[in-house]
Amino acid sequence: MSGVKRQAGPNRQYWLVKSEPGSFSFDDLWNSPGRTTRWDGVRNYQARNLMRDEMKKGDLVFFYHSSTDDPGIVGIAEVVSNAVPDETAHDPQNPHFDPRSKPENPSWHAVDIRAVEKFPRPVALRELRAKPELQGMPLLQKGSRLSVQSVGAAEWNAVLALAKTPAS
DNA sequence: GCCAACGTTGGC
DNA sequence: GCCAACGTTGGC
Repeated sequence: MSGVKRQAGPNRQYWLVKSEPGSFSFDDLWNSPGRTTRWDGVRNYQARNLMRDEMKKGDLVFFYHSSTDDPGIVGIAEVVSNAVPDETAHDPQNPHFDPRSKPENPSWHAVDIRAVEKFPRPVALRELRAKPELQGMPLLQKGSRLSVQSVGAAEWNAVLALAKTPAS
């Protein structure tokens, strides 16, 4: 094992991933083998670039539920592997099949994530919108659809503080 | 390179 | 269900 696991500190980066709970919820991740799944099927270049080039083992990830009655952040996951080729792109039976991606030169990549903490309560989108210090989050920008986003350390801590405080 | 058409996302 | 905003495609 040559890789040195990234520790908490200045090197650790923070992220947010979106998922529709009707398709794959945080509880689904929690109940997965090893509480781990491959975050495959992403077919957006900006999100792909973040996963392939920026997300590193040891980074932490907010898990956001979208397209639901109560959208919001529901828990935390950890990146447990750097990006690997997304093999779902090479499977004609897979809904995310992409005939332009070739196994010898894959177009798409994915990291593995593991659930580490379910929030005491979900932090609703409307609560995030109400926090002045969070207004820079890509999630809150009008028309933002990016399914993998960077989160700043200050934003990370502000969301954590919300999660530990009873809903107002 | 332009840009209209299309399919998708996702809050409301 | 509505629809604004976005990313991608493909004709030109």
